[in-house]
Amino acid sequence: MADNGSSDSSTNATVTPPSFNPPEMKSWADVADEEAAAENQDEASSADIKLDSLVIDESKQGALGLTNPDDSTIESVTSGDTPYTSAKRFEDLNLSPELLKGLYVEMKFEQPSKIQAISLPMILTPPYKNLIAQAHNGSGKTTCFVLGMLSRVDPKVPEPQALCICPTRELAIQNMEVLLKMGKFTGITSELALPPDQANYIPIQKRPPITAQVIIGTPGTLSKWLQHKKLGLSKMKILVFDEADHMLAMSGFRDESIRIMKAITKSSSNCQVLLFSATFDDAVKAFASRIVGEIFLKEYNQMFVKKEELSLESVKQYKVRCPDEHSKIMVIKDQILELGEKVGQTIVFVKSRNTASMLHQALVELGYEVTTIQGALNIEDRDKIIKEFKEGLTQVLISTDVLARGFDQSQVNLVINFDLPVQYGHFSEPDYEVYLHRVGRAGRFGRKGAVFNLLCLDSDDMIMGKIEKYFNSQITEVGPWNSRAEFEGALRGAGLL
DNA sequence: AAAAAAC
Repeated sequence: MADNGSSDSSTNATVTPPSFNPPEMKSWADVADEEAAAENQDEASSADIKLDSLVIDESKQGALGLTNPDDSTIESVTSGDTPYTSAKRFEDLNLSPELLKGLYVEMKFEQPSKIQAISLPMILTPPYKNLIAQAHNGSGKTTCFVLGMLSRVDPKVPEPQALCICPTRELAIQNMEVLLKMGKFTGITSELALPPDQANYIPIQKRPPITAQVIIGTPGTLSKWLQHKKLGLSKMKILVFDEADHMLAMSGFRDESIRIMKAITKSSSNCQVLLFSATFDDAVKAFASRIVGEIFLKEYNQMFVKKEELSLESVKQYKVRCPDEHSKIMVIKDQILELGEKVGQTIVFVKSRNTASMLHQALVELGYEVTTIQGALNIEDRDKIIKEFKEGLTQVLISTDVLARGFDQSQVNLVINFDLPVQYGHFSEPDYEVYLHRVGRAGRFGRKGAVFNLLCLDSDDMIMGKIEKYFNSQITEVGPWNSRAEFEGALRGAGLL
């Protein structure tokens, strides 16, 4: 990728946003369609973007004023002439004393992680360029953008100045918890933009305009607030997309995200945008770069990780061949539930809400205590189940992909793929991004962990094979499926027993 | 043979 010999890649790492005049008088749907069409065009003739040729390797970072010898897997590209120096200590970042206190006292951080060291100077140095940032699961991305939001907000201005958009309710709440903790001494105000539970319901018309300085929420509620003119955007200084690849993917939240982006650029001319995720497939990467360049008409910096280097080394991946669907349930019962308690908490991922209910019921009938979360539950139940799991009151959580991304619980050491993640409409194709995100629920911040992929059909074997090849990751077979000793060995091999 | 997210 970095060593493709492209003539200008080593000396000139400038990214020039393609010029673009946004169509003004069209509906959002029209605009989104045009963008989709334009993207297809890009794929046909990608000569004008050439992202890959612009990605430089570590040995060349020094020339850009960016050095981090420890970091062998994050490649960064800076645009323009702004020099950035990797931050070895939080003191290097010109943060307020209140914010530093939050980092050290509340968060108990000692020094920036790799992605923080590289990305924070890019985020916090004027002229506050936009940033597309990829980094490993559990490597501290949340700290980057929460710190970014807290340090860019002016505590004296009682208006919304920072906005963070997330794909799920759970992720928004989790990010808010980090913000409250880190910003404890700053006096900065914040509010969640989420559908309220019954107890807190107030009709939108009766709500006063939002004055909180940092807003974190999901696209639906944010759109609703904007529609009812309850959320002013004129003072917005920083816009963050968490799980940005999903927020900009065609099958994700693309239209909503673009609508909000455009609303912000319309009323706030100089808003910085940050896109964070552990995954950016090539199509989304190109689209994200184009969108940031076109909508925000500003230079942007980027940092990416090669997909072969994205797997977490501390998390051991296994596969288990099961003779039929029922034996998959027996593996959960006889191996995972029996052994899992010794190694921490477990998340069992399933493909659908129906499978979640089926598995839940089967295990409860066998006398086990498990909880289940999926999007069809009511808000009160969702919040309660997450709260119990985060407090360690429950050991095993069955989940759809609602928790695949971002969910941060350090005690989760075991992830089970009861069903492998596949692409909707292409059921023989793995969803590589979802796979990687699920794996990333274990092994937070370098902790040890294990993943068991339960295979049953021939197609499962094929999908597993593709995943191994794509990430160049070693997935060891554990078997036979009903051998306790084999599972114990696997957990020992992962460093968990 | 899907999940997420607004009424």
